[in-house]
Amino acid sequence: MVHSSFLPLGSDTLNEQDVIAMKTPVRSVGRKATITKEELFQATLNLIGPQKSIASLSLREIAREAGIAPNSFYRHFKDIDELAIALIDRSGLVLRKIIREARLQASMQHSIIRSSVEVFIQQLDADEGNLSLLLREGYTGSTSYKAAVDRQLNFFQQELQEDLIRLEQMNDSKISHADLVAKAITQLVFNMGARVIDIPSEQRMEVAEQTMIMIRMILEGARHLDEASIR
Amino acid sequence: MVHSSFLPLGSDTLNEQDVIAMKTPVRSVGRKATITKEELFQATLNLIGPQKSIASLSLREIAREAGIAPNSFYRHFKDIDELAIALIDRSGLVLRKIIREARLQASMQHSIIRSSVEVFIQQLDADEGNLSLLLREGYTGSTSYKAAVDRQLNFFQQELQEDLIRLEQMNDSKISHADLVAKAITQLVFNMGARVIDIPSEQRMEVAEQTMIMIRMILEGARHLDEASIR
DNA sequence: TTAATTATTATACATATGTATATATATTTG
DNA sequence: CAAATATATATACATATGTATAATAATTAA
Repeated sequence: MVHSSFLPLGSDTLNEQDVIAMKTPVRSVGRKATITKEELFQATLNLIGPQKSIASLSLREIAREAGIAPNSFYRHFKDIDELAIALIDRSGLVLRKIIREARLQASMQHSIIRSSVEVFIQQLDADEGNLSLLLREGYTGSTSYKAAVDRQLNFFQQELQEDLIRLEQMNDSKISHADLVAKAITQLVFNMGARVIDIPSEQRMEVAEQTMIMIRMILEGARHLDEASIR
Repeated sequence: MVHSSFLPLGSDTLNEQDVIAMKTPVRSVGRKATITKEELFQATLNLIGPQKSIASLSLREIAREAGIAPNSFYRHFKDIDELAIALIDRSGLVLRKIIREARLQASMQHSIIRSSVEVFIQQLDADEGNLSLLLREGYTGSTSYKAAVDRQLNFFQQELQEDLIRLEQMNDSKISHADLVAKAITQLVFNMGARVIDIPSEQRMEVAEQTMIMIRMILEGARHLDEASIR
C-alpha cells in the first residue's frame, strides 16, 4: 500500500485546477463526510499500476478498494473520468514539488541537471502511484486526460526554461532556442520516467546517467547551434 | 475506415514475430477461412483511436465490428492479449517500412534528419491506426505489450545508430556516445509521433520542425561533448 | 456427388457493470 | 437532547461481458 506524505505547498503557486483537487476537506454546510475524496484517490492509486490504467478501472472496483458501497461514489464524483482528471491534477502538485526540491538541491550551477534527474527518479520510488500515473495517462485515455497531463508538463517545461536562461546568463554563454531546449529536456526526462517505472532500482541509475548525458548533449548543442547553422 | 496498403517487405528482415503476424493466409489443410486474422486486425484498428486503447476493447466489441459471432474469435486468437501483441508486431513492420523509405529519400548526407522526420509524420497520416497503435500502447497495457513495442523501438534505434556512424565517417567528424545519440533521437521522434497524432495536419509540420532542431542540437552536442567534458 | 472435416453460429449461463430508488445512519443545528 | 439534513448503504434491474456446449454451414477430399 502506497501512502504519499501530503504536501502543503504554498498556495501562491496553485491554480484553479489545483484548488479543485485539494479543497476536499472544505465543506460549507451539513456534516463532515466519513468518506473523503482523498480516500477515493488512494483507492484508485492502489489499484492502478504499470499494468492497469485508470481507463481500465470500474466504478465498483474502486468502491470495493475504498471499502464503500458503489453508489457512495456518486457523492464525490460524477463518474470515473471526473475522478481521473482530479487525480491527474493532484499528481501535478507532486510533480511541481519535485521540481522545487530539485531546485533547492541544485544551488550550484552545473549540477542542476544531475540533481533534477536524480531527484526525479528518487521521488518516483517514494511516491509511486502519483507520478507514474501522470507519466502513463498522458499517452492513453481521453482527450481530457491528455490535456490535463499536458498542463502539468508545461509547468515543468516553463520553469525549466526560466532556469536555463538564468543559468546561461550567469555563465556568460548563450543558448539559442531556449524554449526548444526546455521542451526537449522535458520530453527526455519524462520518457525516462515512464521507462524507469517498471525496472528495479539498481538499473534506474544507469538510465538516469544516460539521460543526463543526453541532456548535456542538448545543452552543448544549443550553445553551438548558431555557428553550426552558419557554416 | 482505414485500410493499409499491404507491404511485401523482403523476408530477409523478418523475424519470428513478423512471420506470426503475416502468415495468416497460409493454411496447410482444410478449407480457406472466410474470416481472416487480417479482418480481425482491421476491425481492431477501426475501433481503437486516440481515445480508445486496445486494453479497453472487449472481445464482443471486436467481433461485432468484424461482423462475426463472438465465439469465432477463438478460432484465431486465444484472447485479446494475443491479438494485441500480434497487432503490435504487425505495426512494427509498417514502422520499418517507413525507415526504409526515409533512407531512400535521404541519399544526401545532411537531409537524412529532415527526411526521416518528415516521412515519419507523412506516414502517420496515410496509415493511421498502425503507427499510432504502436506509439500509444508502449506506455499503457501489460508488460508484454510494452516489451513488444520496445522490440520495435530497438530496431529503429539500431538502424539509426548504424546510419549515424556511417554518416559521421563520411563527414570526417566523430560523435561520442553514438548509442545514446540514437536513443535520444528515437525517443524524441516517437514522442513527437505520439503528440502529433491528435492534432491537425497543419500544425504537425511545426512540431516536426521543432523536433528537427532538437535532433540537430543532439548531433551538434555529441560532436562537441568530448571537448566540453574536458574543459 | 457424397462423406469428412473444419469454421462459424446459436443458445445459454454465470458473472460484472452502471445506476435508479428506497432505506438507514450519522452529524450538525436548533 | 431532538429535529433536520446530508451522507452512506441495500436492494434491484437492465445490460454487457467471457466462454461452454451444441448445432449448422461451408469447404475439401474421396
